[in-house]
Amino acid sequence: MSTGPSPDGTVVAMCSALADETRWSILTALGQGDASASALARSLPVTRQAIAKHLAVLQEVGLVETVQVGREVRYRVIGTELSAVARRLDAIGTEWDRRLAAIKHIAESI
Amino acid sequence: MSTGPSPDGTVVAMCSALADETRWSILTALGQGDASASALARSLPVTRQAIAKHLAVLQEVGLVETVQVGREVRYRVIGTELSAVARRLDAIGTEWDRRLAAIKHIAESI
DNA sequence: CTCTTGTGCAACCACAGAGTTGCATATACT
DNA sequence: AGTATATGCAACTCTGTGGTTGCACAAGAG
Repeated sequence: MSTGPSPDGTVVAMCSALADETRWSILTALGQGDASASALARSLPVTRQAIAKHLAVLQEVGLVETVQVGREVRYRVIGTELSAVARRLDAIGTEWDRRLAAIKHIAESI
Repeated sequence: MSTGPSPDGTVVAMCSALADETRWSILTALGQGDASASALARSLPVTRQAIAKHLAVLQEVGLVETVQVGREVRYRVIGTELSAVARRLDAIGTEWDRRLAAIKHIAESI
């Protein structure tokens, strides 16, 4: 039996990026369509600069990519990385439950 | 077309709990078998009190449960909640990529 | 009974980061 | 040209929290 999948820095960084309400607000807003930092600032209760910082960390973990449109920088949500991390987390959770089931099985066999 | 799945506080809390290296160390250690806070403190480079706090937040989001064994409190990893959140994240990521694919499709049709 | 070990609680410190204001710069629009 | 809007960078504040030490208490182990 393996010791199970182990998370690397990517998972922690991704979870860290997803551990903020404002960042989720930004992501869901971008889910409606690409938008610039300034545009997001108009529909969210925080400063454009704050949003810019959030977009930077989102881009860092690959949740977002930029598209130049004239003088403005549009941001676009990318699901690939999120799904990849999600599958790894699911695998970890499944592993834990398998272990737990094994323990319960042993307990019942006594 | 729906606006897509939206995260509630559970997802944020779970991600917040998973956004710490030390907490992952604890989780992987518990993946080897149940252990008390004191036992974990012996194999990790942090204080027992620090570990106790971490275990509290892990228990808060349902990643861990306690089992009384004599005078000591053993902690056990639970995968159910983690897998549940993981599936929701995967769904969100998939939705984003579907949207992106649709956009690309439109762009190519012009 | 005594000693040891496991927990719990509280105060305190230090750093990360979420958010702000302010300014400088560049690029559209009229 | 001149104005307005989008972006970038820097400094500053302030709260959250990871980590510590210290003490008090409970309950096995001898």
